[in-house]
Amino acid sequence: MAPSPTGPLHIGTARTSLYNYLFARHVGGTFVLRIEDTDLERSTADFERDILDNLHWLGLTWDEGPQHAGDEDIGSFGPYRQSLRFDRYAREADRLLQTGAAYHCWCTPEELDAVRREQETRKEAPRYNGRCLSLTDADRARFDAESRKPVIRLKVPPETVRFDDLIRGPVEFDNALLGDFVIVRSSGVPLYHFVVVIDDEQMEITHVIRGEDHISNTPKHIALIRALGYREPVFGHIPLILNPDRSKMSKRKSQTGMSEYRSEGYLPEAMVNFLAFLGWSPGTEEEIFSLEELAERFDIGQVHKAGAIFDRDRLDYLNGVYIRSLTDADLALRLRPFVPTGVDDTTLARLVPLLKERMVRLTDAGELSGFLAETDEVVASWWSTDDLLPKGREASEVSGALGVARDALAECTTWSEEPLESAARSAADALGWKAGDFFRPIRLAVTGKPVSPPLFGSMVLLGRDATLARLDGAIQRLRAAAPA
RNA sequence: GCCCCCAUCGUCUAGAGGCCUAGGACGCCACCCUUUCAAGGUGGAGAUCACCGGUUCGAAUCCGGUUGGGGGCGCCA
Repeated sequence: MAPSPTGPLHIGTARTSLYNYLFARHVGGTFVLRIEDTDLERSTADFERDILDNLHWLGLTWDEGPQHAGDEDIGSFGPYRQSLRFDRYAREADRLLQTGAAYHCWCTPEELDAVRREQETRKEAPRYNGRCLSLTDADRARFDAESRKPVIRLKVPPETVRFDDLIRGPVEFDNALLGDFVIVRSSGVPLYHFVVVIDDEQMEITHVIRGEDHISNTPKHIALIRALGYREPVFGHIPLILNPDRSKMSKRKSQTGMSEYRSEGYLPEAMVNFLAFLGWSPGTEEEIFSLEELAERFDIGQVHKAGAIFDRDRLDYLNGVYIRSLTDADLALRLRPFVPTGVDDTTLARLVPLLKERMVRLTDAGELSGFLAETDEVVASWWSTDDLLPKGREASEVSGALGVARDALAECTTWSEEPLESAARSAADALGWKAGDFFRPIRLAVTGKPVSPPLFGSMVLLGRDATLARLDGAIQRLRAAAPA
């Protein structure tokens, strides 16, 4: 896997990494991570950190590459950051120049642009016209005198290139359409197509698994491989992850940053399971798989050819499944960053069983547990007296009922779920109210919300004093609101 | 414009010539359970397998074409 640190870890990059990981683990191979930071302008250490961190978070471990931002690499083919390998690229560029497989080109961007436009009006494939191939020594001397810096282009032989794609089968491309592409910038910094090929050879990469958007780059890479006399790896191009409109998933139309999903409370297990099934299935009706199980079952040959839309509803569903499958202790640990700091560890541990069944994302815990962390005043501000009234009930009736409830609860000698519930139910019966109607204003008064964790469990966590105080507060507000 | 790739319910997918009156899951709807919301259970709607033509006794599955969609055509990766 060769991510470029020109942005945070993208969902698509994560899925490609996952497939590389699963393939390597499945066949007992070596998973290599290389940082493609030849674009010095746009690559940053922060992006690299984000990529490595989130890959680790997903549980994808690699055998070779930089382990953490700033760390030393592991593996014997390093360095694994391209910015540290420029001397190797320069050597290979010289070699190509020497053999005549590559040449200098002094054309300016303006000149190239003009050629491109001309080709377009003639309905031809836009490609370099090879002008600098036929330069005289005098021309070269003139450019040197002007101290113009040339780029290096590969002389692409006009031949049909074939390769057998792991996923798509035989793919054919006419390299005559390619033109002589640039492999080293005028600044001397080599370009992506050139460096991947060199690194892949030197790092003894046997399988290149990448997004479908690279499929038309592959002929360029093969041309380079041949010019350099390298061994050709096996290529596999996996389908793209799509926006809802079926275009390539992009920041503009979708949420693409892995860290955003992470901070929204998605579990790495759910994300991995979800991503794995975007373009692959084990061919059975099972759908819940751990990373290990996926590695065991994964078959690169069964990967789909068509792209798949990123479906948030399905991710949510899977996340809920994984949350419910966690032990209470584990869930409490993972919930820590998502609940208000006012909720201490003991309370959190007792809260977990109440929350577990009703969470889609870890962030839901914040909403569901807010009533424990906020003051009585704040919680009271979440509702209005109208919210308290079940259909067809007057404020005076409800304040009376709340009073009955308050007294019944206050009489409980032990403040735990069962006695509280039976006290409340008997009170409802005595008044002739349906339990549901009776509980609604109590729930609002105690938790501040019409939707909350189970009512009596919530009361236990809140404690006797606060519960009764909130009930008293609600009764007073209702009395004030009710016409005398 | 040129090149490449793709095509099964709204979505993710099962499907490798007869097991398909096309299966599962998400989402949606209804009902059950129920102190709210979820979760869970049951059931339902939802796909003329993009279209046309071939091959075959038989095609979602093989072949050809059409249409539609996507990707790539940088001194980005």
